[in-house]
Parts: sequence; structure tokens; C-alpha cells
Amino acid sequence: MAYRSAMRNRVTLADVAKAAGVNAATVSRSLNPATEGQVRKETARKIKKIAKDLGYTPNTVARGLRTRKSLTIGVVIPDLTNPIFPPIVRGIDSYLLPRGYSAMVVNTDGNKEIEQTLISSLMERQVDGLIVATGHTEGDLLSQFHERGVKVVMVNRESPGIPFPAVTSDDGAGISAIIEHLVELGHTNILHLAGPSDSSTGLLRSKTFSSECKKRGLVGKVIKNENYSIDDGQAAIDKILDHGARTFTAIVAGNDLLALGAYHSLRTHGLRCPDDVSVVGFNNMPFTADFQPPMTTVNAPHYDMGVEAARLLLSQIDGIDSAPVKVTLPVSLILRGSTARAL
Amino acid sequence: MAYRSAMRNRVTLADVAKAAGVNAATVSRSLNPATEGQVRKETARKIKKIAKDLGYTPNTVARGLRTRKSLTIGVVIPDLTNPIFPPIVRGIDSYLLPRGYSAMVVNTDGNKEIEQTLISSLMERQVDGLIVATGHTEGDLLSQFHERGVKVVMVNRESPGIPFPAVTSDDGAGISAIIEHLVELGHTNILHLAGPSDSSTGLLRSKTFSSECKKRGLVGKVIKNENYSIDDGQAAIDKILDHGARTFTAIVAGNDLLALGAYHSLRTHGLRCPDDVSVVGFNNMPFTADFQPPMTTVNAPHYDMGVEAARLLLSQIDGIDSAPVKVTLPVSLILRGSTARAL
DNA sequence: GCTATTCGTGCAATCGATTGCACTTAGGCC
DNA sequence: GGCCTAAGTGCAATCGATTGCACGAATAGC
Repeated sequence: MAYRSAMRNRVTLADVAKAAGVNAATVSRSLNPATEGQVRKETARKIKKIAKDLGYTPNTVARGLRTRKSLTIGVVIPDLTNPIFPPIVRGIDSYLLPRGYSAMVVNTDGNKEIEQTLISSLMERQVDGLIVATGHTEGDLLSQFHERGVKVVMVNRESPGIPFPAVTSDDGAGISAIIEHLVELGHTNILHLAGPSDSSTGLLRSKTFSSECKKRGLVGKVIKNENYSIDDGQAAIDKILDHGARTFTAIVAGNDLLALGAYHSLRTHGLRCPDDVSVVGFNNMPFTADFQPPMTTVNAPHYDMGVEAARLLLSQIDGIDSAPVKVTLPVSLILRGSTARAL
Repeated sequence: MAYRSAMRNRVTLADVAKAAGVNAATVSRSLNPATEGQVRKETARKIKKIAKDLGYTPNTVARGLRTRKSLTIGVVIPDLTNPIFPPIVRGIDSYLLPRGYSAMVVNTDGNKEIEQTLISSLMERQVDGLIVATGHTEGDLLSQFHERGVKVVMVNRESPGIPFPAVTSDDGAGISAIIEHLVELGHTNILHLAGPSDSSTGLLRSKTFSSECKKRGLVGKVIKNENYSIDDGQAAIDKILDHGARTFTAIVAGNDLLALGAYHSLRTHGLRCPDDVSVVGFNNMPFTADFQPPMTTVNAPHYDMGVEAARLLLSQIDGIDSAPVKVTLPVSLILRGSTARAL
């Protein structure tokens, strides 16, 4: 007997029912706050005690099968090791957990096929909804989901064309603040190290950059990168510094990683930041203040974006919000040591 | 009809069976590689085609209920925003995904109650096993699991007293290498900024530190910290530098975060690293090379530790390994700019 | 040519919880 | 005191897939 209980941890509703001398239905109703009222107080109390004594724990899988709710939501991100995502995930978690939901996080590495596979796997697991932070999702899958009525919220990226709710930071305002700051420092020739153009953030930031430069009569060149990575940023600046003369005095990077790549390139080319070239990042990811030099960047409220995305998703699932809301969270320019007056 | 299919994405085994004019059992067998042989080739082929045409996707929840396997494993970590954990999680994922498993990651923030709640929630979700990276788990819960036969693997921490398989880095060797390096640089008075003593890593590292110092006849003082955090590290060094004279010429931190805290404290006290004080971290977390100065630290193979932990867990689940294996992965000292010859 | 296998498939139970419906028992009402 | 209503439980179906068992047909063996 002891052996049996050691092997088979499972105590089911039926076990509790038998012990209490009632039907499993009554146990179910007693243990569910929403239906507890249907059971006589005295009975409910007794059942709860027995359930506790027996160490009953509900089987969420069985419940989910019946109720068609898994209380699980899928979170699709490119790469957890990119420091902006952990805060988003934790923000999501912080909203979900107290409400009985759990998150299942998957990494796509920006690969569309992997993404399709992972999303399918999440759907097979009957997730109640999806929070998607990947850029490469113009295609088939998400639009299919929209048709099928799958609940999706975008975070940090917008869905191109598909009217899903989305939570983003105010990238336009961020870029404008950066340009304003650089102009005040006397910069007139600025390079934009743009993020991938198939991500909404990359696109919006570079568009804003161009229009701001035009508006202010600045020389604003844009270089596109494949990925938001240190390597891409470094390679892009390397390419410029290796051949021909540098004309820009400041670099506006699409994100902090690209900016860090710029740091590396400048250093290997004997250029000092900010003395020779000013560099500005975007996101204010962890540790940017500890870089050499401390990085001037735009703070995006990633944790809050996660919270907001989770909130939007649950209200969609509960059928409260049906309109595809777009939430834009404010950003702020963080002045540190990587920008200086133009020579 | 179109509306119905739009609303109810679900195509079940029964739907496929009806379309194919066979019993659901036959469809099930056809679609499962392991049982496909039981079905006539021709029939299986036809069924597969119909399943594909109808867009059938298996319901993992229903399957799990019947087979008592969720193909999901729980990953318990303190805090995803601590940069050492994302690589571990990705390592776990990389091993799990190709084998049909998914990971469900939860953050405990080092809080024991939260941990209990989250682990219970994971168990209710019928996870097939647990990978645990939290330190505060001496107690009740995990030992209960051991009795109940729940599959658990520890990663980055060892379970105190409970014989679960564990994957760790060779912290002892790492500390020894650090001391060796500092001795070569002429340091004889070294401070150890130790991690929490209720974590196996914190304990092992500080023990090794003390024994190495004794063995080599060095002055080695140890200061304990509550958490592996920047703030704790900074506060600890602040406390020393604020009152009284500093005697040490080098700091060996329990991890990179504590080391970074030391950086901050030294800077605010007008001390230069490494000129006045050498600092060594532990873990080689991302971006340590970009700190000012670039941090000398010990590289721990976090990604590989994740892979190994997942491997151990699955082999336990499959009943292959039953002995509680301890795997220790090698580390290496990464010399950068935060250590210099003692004055 | 007749029994003994083997093969292919269907039937029905099962996993654990939820829930619509029916039934019993009380209590309220006139 | 008889009838009606409501409260409290039980019964049984259900969610979707898996699987032991049984049955009929086809093949093999002698």
C-alpha cells in the first residue's frame, strides 16, 4: 500500500469521492469555487478536508480536455538570450500567473520554418492564445490563425497587415528624441545602423530616422542589417571604415546590440567613442550602463510591454476586448557617455 | 459550413475516421509511426492523405490524458533576467524539442513559497519531469518528489542531501585557477565576495576559496551575500570601503553580477580596477567582455549544462539511467582586463 | 480441402474532470 | 394535510486519443 502510494502519486476525484462516500460530481462541485454554492455547506467542508488529507491535486490535463481550456498560453520570441526578451517574458508571467495561466516560451531564432513548427506544437498543446514577438511572421500561419479565431497578441513587433492587437514602444518618439539630442550636440551627418526591414520595429525606426533627417536638413544615411546582432553591427561599420572616408560623426543604431557592434568596430579602427564618433542605442537593455563608454540609449519598458500584452490577450480570451487594440508605451532617452559634441 | 470551420478549427480523429470510412482506432494507428505497421499500407496511406487534407492536428492534451505523458517538462529557475539562465534554458530546449518535448519555464525569484506554488502548478499540469536550477530547495517539496518517484534533475546547483542527478560546472577548478592567476600577479591578500551560502555553488566556491588560500598561505577573507546580485556586491564592498582601511588587493566574486557590483563600488570610491584592485567574476555571462574594464572571469558552459540536464532527465524518464549521476562540466579562466599585478 | 495462423480492423473501455439533466427529499404555502 | 418549488446529489455523457481484445477474412501448412 505504501508502495502503491509511492509509485502512484495520483489521487483522483474518484478517490476523494469514494473516501467521502459521495459522487465524483459532488467533489468536483465542492472544490470549484464557482460551483461550490450548489453543494450543501456541510458536505463541501467535509469533502475539502478529505481532499486535503488525501493530497488531492487536480489534473489540469483532464480538466482542459473537458473544458477546452488549457490555461496555458504560448509565447513566441526569437531568442531568449537577447536581453530584451527576459523582461518581456517576466512581465507576461507576472500577469498570467496570478490568474492561473502559465506561459510556454519558444525560441524561433528568427527562422520561419522553426517558427511554424513551434507554433504548431503550441497549438497541438491547445494553448488558449499566443503572444508573438517575432518579426518574420508576415506569412501564412498568423493570417490563418486570424481566420480561425485563434487569439494572438503581438508584442514589440506589429503584425504586418493582420489586425491583431499589438503592444509596442513609441519608437518614433524615441528616434526623434535621439535626433534632437544629436542635433543639439552639433551633429549634421548621421548614420543609421538599421535593424532588419522585415521587422516592424526596424522599419519604423528607420523611416522615422529618414523623415527626421529630411525635416531638419541633416545628412542621414541608412545601412540595413540582416539581424539585430552585435556581429551584424560590427560588420556593417567595419565595411564603411575599411573602404573610404567616414563622413558621419554619429551613429544611431537600431538597437543596443547593433550599437555594441559599432563600439567594437570603432575600437578596432582606432576611433574613440564618443570623442570621434557618437553612438546611440535603442532599448536600454541590461548592462548598457556598464559598457565602455556607458551607452546613451532609449529606454523601452519591456517588462510593462509584457504585462500589457498578457492583459490584452486574456481580455481577448475572456471575450471582453474584441477590437484590435494597439497599445504604444512611452519611451525615454537615457543620456550616458556615448554621445558628445561633434568636432 | 465555412463559418463552422472558421469557428471550430478542431478536426478530430473521429472526423478523419468518418471521412475515410474507417474507425478512429485505425486512424490513430495509421498516424502513429510506432503502430503504423498494424495497418494495411494502402489504408494507412489513404488515411494520412485525408488527415492532411482535412488539416488534422493531434490534440496533445487528450493524448496525454490517455498515455499519462504530457511531453512537457518543467524548468524551475530563479530569474530569467539573470543572464546565465537564458543559455541554460536554450540548451535544455535544444535537446528537448527534437524529441517532441516542450519546456515550461517558471521563475521563483528565490522565494521558497513562490517556488512551491509554481512547482505544484507544474505537477498539476502533469509535467513528465523537472529541471531545477534554484538553490532554496533543501526542504520538503523536492524530497517528497524523490519519494514519489518524480523525475528531477538539478542544474547549476546540487540538491542538498537528495540524490537527484545534477549537472554543474567545475567550480572548484575555476576558483583554483583564479587564485593561481592572482598569485602569479603577486596578490597575497584577497577578498572573496561570496554568493549565498544556501546555494551549492556559493558554498562550494567559498569553501574552495578558503582552502586554497590556506594551502598557499594567503590572507583570504570571505564576505557573504544574500543574493547573487549587483546590488549586494556593491553594498558589500561599499561597507568595507566606507569604514576602515582596505587591505586586500584583489576581489574574487562569487559570480559576475557580484563582480560588477564591486566595479561600481570601487568606482564610486575613486579606486581604479585593475590598477588599484583586481576583480575576478565567475560565469562569463554575456557582455562581461564589454564592461569597463573587460572582466576577467571563469567561463561556465551554461548552454551545455542545459543540454546535459535535459539529456539526463529524458534518460531517467525513459528508465535508462536510474543511478543519480553527477555530471561536472569543465570551466576555463578567461583573462581580460580586470586583473593586474599587485602594487 | 480443411484446420491453424496471421493480418487488418472494429468495438468499447479508459484516462480524470466537468456538467446537463433527472431524481429525491425538504420545506413553504394555502 | 396535500401540492409546489427549490435545494442537494447522483447518473451518465462528454472531451479526443489510445489500446486490449475480439472477430472476420485471408493465407499458410499438411
